[in-house]
Amino acid sequence: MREEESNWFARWEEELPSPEELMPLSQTLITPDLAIAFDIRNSNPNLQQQQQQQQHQPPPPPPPPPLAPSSAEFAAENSAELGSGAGSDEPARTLKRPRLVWTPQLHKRFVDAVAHLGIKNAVPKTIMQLMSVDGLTRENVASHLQKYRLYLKRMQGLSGGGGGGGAGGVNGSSAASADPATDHLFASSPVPPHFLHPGRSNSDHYLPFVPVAALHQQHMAVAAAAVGNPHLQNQYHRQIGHFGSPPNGQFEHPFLPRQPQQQQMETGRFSLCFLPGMIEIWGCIVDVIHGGVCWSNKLTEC
DNA sequence: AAAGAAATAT
DNA sequence: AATATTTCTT
Repeated sequence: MREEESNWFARWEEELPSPEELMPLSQTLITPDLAIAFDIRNSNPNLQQQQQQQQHQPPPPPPPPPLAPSSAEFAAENSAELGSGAGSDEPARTLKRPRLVWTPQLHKRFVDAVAHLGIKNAVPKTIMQLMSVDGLTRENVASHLQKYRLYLKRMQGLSGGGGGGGAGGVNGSSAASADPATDHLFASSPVPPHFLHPGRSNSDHYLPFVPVAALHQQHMAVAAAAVGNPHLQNQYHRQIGHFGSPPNGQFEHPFLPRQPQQQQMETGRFSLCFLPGMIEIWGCIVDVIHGGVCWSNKLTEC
């Protein structure tokens, strides 16, 4: 008797759905859009969705135009027609990602990453890792890379003049654009010269570069801002690490002369050392201050 | 598994 | 039009 009863209970209990099983079900009641609109957060470790959707949020925090590209960073269409589990617990499987929109900002990150990696290592996976944009998939990058290569190919044939599209604006003046449609995006970021002329330079690592002097005056502030800026943190938190202002008020220079993996850059007048992981924030800084035109061959313009 | 090119789909 | 996905090859 007693045994039978305990058995019954044990079975009954076993057959209860686990909390994990229940979650997705209950969450279908709250669509992603609703969750965003009302800022509903479940204990969901999934970041990409949150980040992508932040732009839809009503909070009108003064959007500092140059520093907070994040709102424009991810313009993604919400295909809210997911009748299936709209739960966000395991969206990797269940939820269909919104299609990625390659904003000029994002594309620039892409170009920077490719430039940093060098042609050899610039494969989808590594590019994706270096970009470190939450929610960005290898497929996203692969697809984009495929297109970008076609673009570069076209550019090679048609112009020896290198620069590609203008940094400040879309420059369709030259005959370089054989495919205006696709070129629009790609022209929004300057193409590093050695992309177009693979044979002429043996530099595997091509880093955006500005004089150290400029660094002191402006970059510090930007870096500090980046640390305090939630948007930037969103974008760059993985790389930023701890950029702080030391007690003496001066920026702590990234150039720690001891790491084995550091890279050293040199121009006629300046040299800098980069540690792994610093490249991102560096790229960010360059982006912000110089709008991406500050490639090494344009050093004088800095 | 990952990359890449081409074709195709949404 | 712009991305994603699929397919096939490497």
